[in-house]
Amino acid sequence: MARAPWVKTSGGEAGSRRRQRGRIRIEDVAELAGVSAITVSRVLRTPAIVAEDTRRRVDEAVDRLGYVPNLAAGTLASLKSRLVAVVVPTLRSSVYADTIQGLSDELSTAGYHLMVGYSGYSAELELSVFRAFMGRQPEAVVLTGVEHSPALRRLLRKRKLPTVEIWDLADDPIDIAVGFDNFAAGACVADHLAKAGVRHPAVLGSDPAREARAAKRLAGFTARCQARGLRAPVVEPLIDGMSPEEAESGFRRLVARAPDIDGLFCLNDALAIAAIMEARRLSIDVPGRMRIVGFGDFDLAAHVAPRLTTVRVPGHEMGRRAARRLLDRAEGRKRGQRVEDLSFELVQRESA
Amino acid sequence: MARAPWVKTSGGEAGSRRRQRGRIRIEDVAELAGVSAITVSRVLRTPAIVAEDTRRRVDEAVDRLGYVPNLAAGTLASLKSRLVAVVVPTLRSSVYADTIQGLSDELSTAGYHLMVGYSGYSAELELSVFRAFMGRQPEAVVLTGVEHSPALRRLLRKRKLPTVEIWDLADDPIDIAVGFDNFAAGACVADHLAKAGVRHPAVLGSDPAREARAAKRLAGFTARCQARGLRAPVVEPLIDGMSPEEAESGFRRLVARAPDIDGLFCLNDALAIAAIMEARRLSIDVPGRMRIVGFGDFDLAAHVAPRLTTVRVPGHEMGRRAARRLLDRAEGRKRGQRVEDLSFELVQRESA
DNA sequence: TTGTAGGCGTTATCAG
DNA sequence: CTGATAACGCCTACAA
Repeated sequence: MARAPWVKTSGGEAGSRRRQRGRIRIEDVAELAGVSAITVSRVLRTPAIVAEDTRRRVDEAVDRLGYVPNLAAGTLASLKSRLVAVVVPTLRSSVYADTIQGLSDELSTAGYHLMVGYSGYSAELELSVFRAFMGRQPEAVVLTGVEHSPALRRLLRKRKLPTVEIWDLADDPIDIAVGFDNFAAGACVADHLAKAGVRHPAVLGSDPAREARAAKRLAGFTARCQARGLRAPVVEPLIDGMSPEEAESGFRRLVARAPDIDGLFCLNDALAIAAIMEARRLSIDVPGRMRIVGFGDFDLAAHVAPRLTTVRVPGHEMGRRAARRLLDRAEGRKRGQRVEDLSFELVQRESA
Repeated sequence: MARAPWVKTSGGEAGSRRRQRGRIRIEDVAELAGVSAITVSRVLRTPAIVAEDTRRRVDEAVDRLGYVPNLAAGTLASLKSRLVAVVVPTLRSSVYADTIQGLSDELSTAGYHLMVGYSGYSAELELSVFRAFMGRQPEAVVLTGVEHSPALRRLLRKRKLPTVEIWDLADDPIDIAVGFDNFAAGACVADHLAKAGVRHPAVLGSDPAREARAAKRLAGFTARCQARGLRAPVVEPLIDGMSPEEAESGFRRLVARAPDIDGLFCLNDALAIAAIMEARRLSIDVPGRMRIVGFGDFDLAAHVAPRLTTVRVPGHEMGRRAARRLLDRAEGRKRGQRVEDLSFELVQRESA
């Protein structure tokens, strides 16, 4: 057997020096089952078109060898990666985690995997994360929000990559948008507070320049307050829009600035809970002296004392819908409506 | 040019019918730069070994064409995927999100990407998620906890995949473990409560059968209570160990069962916060009549009223350390200690 | 420092 | 329904 070591061998022998020792290839399965490689491939991907008997033999060989298809090879050959790239602002917020689980639930049953990255609320970082992902040939992209670097928009449109923007509605989506109306949500909170008799509203939340969606809620809230003739809201922006730390001190500044505030809209529930707690420390009665509304309906919202009135958003559902739209597209169906507007809901509890 | 359409062409021409229209290959860059493909590859991966001038020409060509290397091809050729598979119990808990960000922070600078999946606290699901990931040829694996399906352990050891188990310490890790001592953490809480004068302790938390790490905290707590001569803890297990909903009703059951409870250990902060809130509703003074300690030091813990005494765990740090160990290994360094014990810390605030 | 040859494991294509 | 053949795009090994 004086054969050069790199000569292609058909299975169990020493094999080429590049092949990974012990890796089982489709070829090995084929040999054991007494069929060709392509038949094994068919059994794995489209069993319906393979004869019953052949299929059984192949399945058995697969089991016996513990064969796992090499998807890198598959991707290369088929130009299909079965990979979806997702970029969210942060993983630390449970709201995006829900959306990711929604995406994953729906996509994994269809055999797709998720690559998840985070942008830290920066369009630049988003672009660079995305660039890094591109090399893996994702078949679709999910982005958060509708504000992106122009370079990214161009890239996506040029490549015609199916793209879903979630958590917001776009006038002119890159491709598809699945979200809800943040402006309307803000307005809805203003309505609720106004009806409850609030005259001097305030807002505690993220820096509008950093978080576009929170800024829209703020804008909707402010506009509606004005329309209803309330005093213009006192706004206390925070650097980190999710930090209870900042919410606590921000709340104190707010009361110092305008002691007559009788209604507070917190741009998310983490802030709202922190505010309720600080109100208690300052002996400000909620909702007696001040009504407080949050946003997001986090798990704890229903359980703090007083229970938090807040806006419930379809986090998980957005993920599922986005996934569905992508799968429809992958299966060649047409795009349908470009913007899908899911609904939010004001959940009235005790705090307002 | 009566050339068959599938003849390999060198770039701009019609090309084979399988090639994706408009995709730019390394070959195209090479042609534009007037070098060979392998030189382009070197410029991208090991610029140091390429002549200054050549490098510049190649970089320019890359920019001009907007070339993005196809990592599926790279993976296939090099047998290196630059992919790390991570499985956590759930994405909904911020504690694992921290760890994932820690992993990602460290690995992404080294050019690795993360595939993240979740097991829902089930060893079976963990295995199936992992199986799905295997096809992408991950170079390393990160698992949560030390309880895994035997099939998974076998698989990992056989393939010699670098594996880190996080969030717990193992007697016999599959490969490497980076975590902290959950048993000791529970004991530490018992010490704290005992020193504060607690005599009738209780525990609120997840079903020990479902969550091994929480079960260890419980075991440590119970053992230490006994050692210190306290009454055996009254335990109220919850089905979903992260649910404030269940915590609220569980707390009520607890007080009904044993009205003289004067110290409560909640197996995580979400439960602890819910318990504090329910205590307020029941007019049970915390810490006056009952001391409450949480676990995890969630963002809100420091801001509820009363501020929550809890155990801080190194979530982000575990991710970073795990990543470092993996990178060390990838760079051929030896494994070092098999079990790395990071420290936790009891943070005393107002609730106990 | 750069290039040539050929393989990595799979699937598209077309023929039987 | 099954198989032979040739890509897919890049990188390792070796040569120059």
